[in-house]
Amino acid sequence: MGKNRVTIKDLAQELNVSTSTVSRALQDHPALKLETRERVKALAKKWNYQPNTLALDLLRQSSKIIAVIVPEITSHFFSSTIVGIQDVMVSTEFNIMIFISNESYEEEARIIEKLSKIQLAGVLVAPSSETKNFDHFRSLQGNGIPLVIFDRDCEGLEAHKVLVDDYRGAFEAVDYLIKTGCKRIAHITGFSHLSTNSNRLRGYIDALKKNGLPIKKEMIIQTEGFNHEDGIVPVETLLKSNNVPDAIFAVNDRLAVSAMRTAKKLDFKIPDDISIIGFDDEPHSSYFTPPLSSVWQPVYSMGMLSVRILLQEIKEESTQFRNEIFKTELVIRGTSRKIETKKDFQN
Amino acid sequence: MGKNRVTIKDLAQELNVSTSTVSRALQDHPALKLETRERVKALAKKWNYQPNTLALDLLRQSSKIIAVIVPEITSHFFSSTIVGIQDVMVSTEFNIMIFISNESYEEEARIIEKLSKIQLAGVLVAPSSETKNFDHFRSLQGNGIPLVIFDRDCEGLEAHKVLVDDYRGAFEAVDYLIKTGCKRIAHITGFSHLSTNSNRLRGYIDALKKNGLPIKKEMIIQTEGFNHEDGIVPVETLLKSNNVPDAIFAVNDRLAVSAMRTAKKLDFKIPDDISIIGFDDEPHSSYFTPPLSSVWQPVYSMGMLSVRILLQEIKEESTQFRNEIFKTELVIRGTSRKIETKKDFQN
DNA sequence: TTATTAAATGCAATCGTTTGCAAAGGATTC
DNA sequence: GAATCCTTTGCAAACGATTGCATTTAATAA
Repeated sequence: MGKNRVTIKDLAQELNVSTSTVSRALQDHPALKLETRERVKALAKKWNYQPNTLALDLLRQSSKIIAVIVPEITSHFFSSTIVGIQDVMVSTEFNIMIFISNESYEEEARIIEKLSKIQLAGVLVAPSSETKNFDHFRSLQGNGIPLVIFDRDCEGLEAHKVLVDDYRGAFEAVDYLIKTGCKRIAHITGFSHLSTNSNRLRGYIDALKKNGLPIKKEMIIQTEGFNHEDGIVPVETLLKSNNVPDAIFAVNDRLAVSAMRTAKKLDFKIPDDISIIGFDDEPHSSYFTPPLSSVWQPVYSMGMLSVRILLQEIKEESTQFRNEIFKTELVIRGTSRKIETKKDFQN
Repeated sequence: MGKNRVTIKDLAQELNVSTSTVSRALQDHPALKLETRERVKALAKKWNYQPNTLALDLLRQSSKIIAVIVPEITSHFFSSTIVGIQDVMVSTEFNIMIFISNESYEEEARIIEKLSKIQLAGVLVAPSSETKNFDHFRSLQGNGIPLVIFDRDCEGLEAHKVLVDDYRGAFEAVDYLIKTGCKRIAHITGFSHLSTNSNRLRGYIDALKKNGLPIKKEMIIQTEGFNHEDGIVPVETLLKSNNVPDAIFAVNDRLAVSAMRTAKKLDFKIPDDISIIGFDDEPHSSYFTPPLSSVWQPVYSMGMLSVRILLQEIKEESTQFRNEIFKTELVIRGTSRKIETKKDFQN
């Protein structure tokens, strides 16, 4: 590969100078005669000299590579984050390497193990849903590799974190449902140790509390994953029980869509019989019938900020860990009713 | 970063041997006394020695990095391809670097320019929709960097290619529509120089021809992009014209959904008044009402094969370029009618 | 005892670049 | 003419590993 790449030596030989001179000339070192600098630069350009990154990296003991570990990549959420990250990267000398943990702690640990063999500039990670132990992250930090955690919190881990205000997002959604007259609101949630899930659950509960509604265990249904399929049976069971809700707040859009579908199948009218609100606001959500109401998250910005913080940390080791929290936005579409009177906004 | 990493020198010093001995011991070189090998390996393990990739890469003049360039990453199509690629990678010593061209030729060229400064093992690329000139790919090849093109063909470029039989996929879809009784089938297409588009268009035309149906210009509508929004106006215009189709075959799912939505808005019954078939079979397509019929592509497998071919090429330069073509599969759901009689299958 | 051979290890170059320090050369000063 | 001082350039080490060849050491044969 690149067999006949031009090296600094080739240039030196041709110009009858030492490699040091060439190196300095290319850096415009003031100690060099202007004419020498020009001569070297001219030839370098003519011969299309490209410095060898590998050699430089070895010298500096660090590559210009940032690893990004995400639980998955096929959802809009993480793919958009990556776009945000990448969009910041293009204008830098850094590049990103992508790793997918598949929501598996084991895989995540394996990836980090693999990473520790490579010389990296930094690591960006959205922990897997199984991750409860953070020693692998700590070991990374112990090796002096800058780390930023995003989307999912790791409670107890000291690190830069870029998160979303899931609590607030959930609270607002449920509060909205109540304002439209819903009284029996169910919540579809997932693994409870995942910060995003538990925070949304807390938001749900607090919104009920604030409005004086009872919190019922049977209205909180746990799923085994994040996908459409994971929601079907639990929702069907719920809707066929004698505990029929008049609204469902789902922990993400996929489960919301799953709920929507089940509700339709069982002849519920949406949003008249049952309101539905999701979380994530995936782009195609607005194309369902009716269009899905959802909680939008600034994924793109989150990706951008995460990598900016990481780059900052790489440049100059900071003493203080940053903890950034993005605001969500409730997007009301067709699966939820409108708030009837202006008065309801008060209180 | 990794300040106190253990090097081969540290081991050598501690054991009072030369670095060559350590190096050989770790490789189980037979010239070394067994006892020496054991001693070295034991200390290496004890001290958690990790070979320095950068040093090795410099020596070998090539990193273990494969660059993947995709037009975008938020669609199911490309994100799944990346999963396929990544799933092959995990068991190798290679890693992938992701680059997004944003469907822009300029950006793609810029990325390749950037890549040429890095020492890479190989490149995997799905060309942007704007790419008509392939000199940047050729220059890469000229530098001896193995290259595999996937999904979108580059006619005239000599390279390994992994594609999908878009022609056949489109042909089957349209042929199916005709078999269900549709006679005025419209096609929503995109940029004509993109192989996937032009091949699907050809499939559409040939299916009409084969069935003795007229090819009408006004039934072939061109869009300016791949997204929902790009389809709305053209479809609305078509459906309001006095040239109303009884079926629409869209070049991808997003445009199909867009067509679906417009049709519904204009009170067309799907599939009774109008059938719709998409292309890609994105996972949420089955969650629309009615569920979208579509042409499924083996994206995951395509990713896997592409990278396998690349790895093969990296290992041993082959003389022959491979040209692999995957078969699609027509998935019939609710937006198209069923074939009425068994007889229609004949002919 | 000496020569010969085999086994085990070390030396030093190499990959491409940077950079502290030394040195050469020319000009200036006394 | 010698001492001094810039200006400009080169030497060589360093980054961490590998590897062909030389060398040491020990063992065997003559």
